[in-house]
Amino acid sequence: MALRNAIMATLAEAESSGYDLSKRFDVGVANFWSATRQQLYRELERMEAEGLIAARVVTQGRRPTKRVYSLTDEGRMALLEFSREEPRPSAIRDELLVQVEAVSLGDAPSVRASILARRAQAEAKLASYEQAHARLRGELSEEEYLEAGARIGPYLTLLRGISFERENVRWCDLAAAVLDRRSSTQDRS
Amino acid sequence: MALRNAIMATLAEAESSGYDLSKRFDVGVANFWSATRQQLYRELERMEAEGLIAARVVTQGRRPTKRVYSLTDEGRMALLEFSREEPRPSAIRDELLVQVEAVSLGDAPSVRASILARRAQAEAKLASYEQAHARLRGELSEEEYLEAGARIGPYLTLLRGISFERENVRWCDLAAAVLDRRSSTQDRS
DNA sequence: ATCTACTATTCAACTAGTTGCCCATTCGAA
DNA sequence: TTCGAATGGGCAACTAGTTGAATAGTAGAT
Repeated sequence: MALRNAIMATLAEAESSGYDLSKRFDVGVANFWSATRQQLYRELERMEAEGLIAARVVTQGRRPTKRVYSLTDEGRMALLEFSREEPRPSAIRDELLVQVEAVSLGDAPSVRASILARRAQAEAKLASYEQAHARLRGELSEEEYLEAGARIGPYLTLLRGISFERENVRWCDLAAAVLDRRSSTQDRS
Repeated sequence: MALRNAIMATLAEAESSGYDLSKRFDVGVANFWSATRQQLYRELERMEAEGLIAARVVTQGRRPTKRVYSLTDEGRMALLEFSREEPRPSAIRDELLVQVEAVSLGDAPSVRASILARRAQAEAKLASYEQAHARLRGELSEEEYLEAGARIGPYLTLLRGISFERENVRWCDLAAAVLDRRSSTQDRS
């Protein structure tokens, strides 16, 4: 009952097919929700049955036919209600941090490699967020956009995503350097 | 099969009862994993059956008897293997950010209140992480600890938790201020 | 004197999320 | 010209996570 709100928030921005959504959600929508394709298709079916969204079948020339969903008035009402509820505390699940937590019992070089891989992912996300940020902002200055820009919601969540990934990159650099230094100073006690 | 790694990483630090773990995991272990009590008790049972952890029954005078778990050698081996696997991309689920994303269709004052509530939670976590940080570090300087401190894993994950919550506080301030300014400049068009 | 909160664990029923596979077509690269 | 990747969707079976309550004693506060 929570994924649907994330879907509605995304559909509020632009109508999308299940496939469109799956691309946005499997990467994580600006770092605030993720979902697999299957989950999305299932949820979209249910939501349509409940009248929260409506499908428009688009027959394309060469590409497969798709079902493009948009919010119904009922969906908009549900989203409004959701905005009044108390959000539950955010949940993070990060296996990399689990590996780092236990690095002294683990394989440090392998953990270090995972950190560097994460760093690369974080940089890629950062770049794509920054592009999206620039596109959204357009001609306006940051100040101006915050005061009067049209899509303030996505703009704010993008800013959060950007600072998150920036911190990720910084932390990965630090952690990798620390493990590095330590493995070279290894106990010759 | 992922929660168990988080549990083992925690038990590697200190043996704990299910109840101890539940307190650490329901708040989120330094922002990298969370789990409910039920999940933990169930998983601990399975892990004990599989020989990854061993229970020691502690009969307390007045408090209820508890089962204190610690890693077995098998558990330590499993943790080592896990450290060699590729961690899956981190997953975030944050209802507050969903509310913010859709704020233009939602109840802005209510969303703003949720942001301020989150800010308070983030500050509380930040304070507790910083205390833990100071305790861990002890007499050593940051530099010294990073080079030679004993519990480098928890130290690094704590640093990530601290920067995460700091950024949370900053972002909440910005977001609340923006919604504020906008609601007072409300369309009198 | 009662009420709330904490310690400690467990059961049962439910919902959410994951994995792995299937279909069909189209496009670009090797 | 074959192969992989992308576009679009879907089923079935599984594992993980959530909700709500029961039990039972202790401690501190009003």
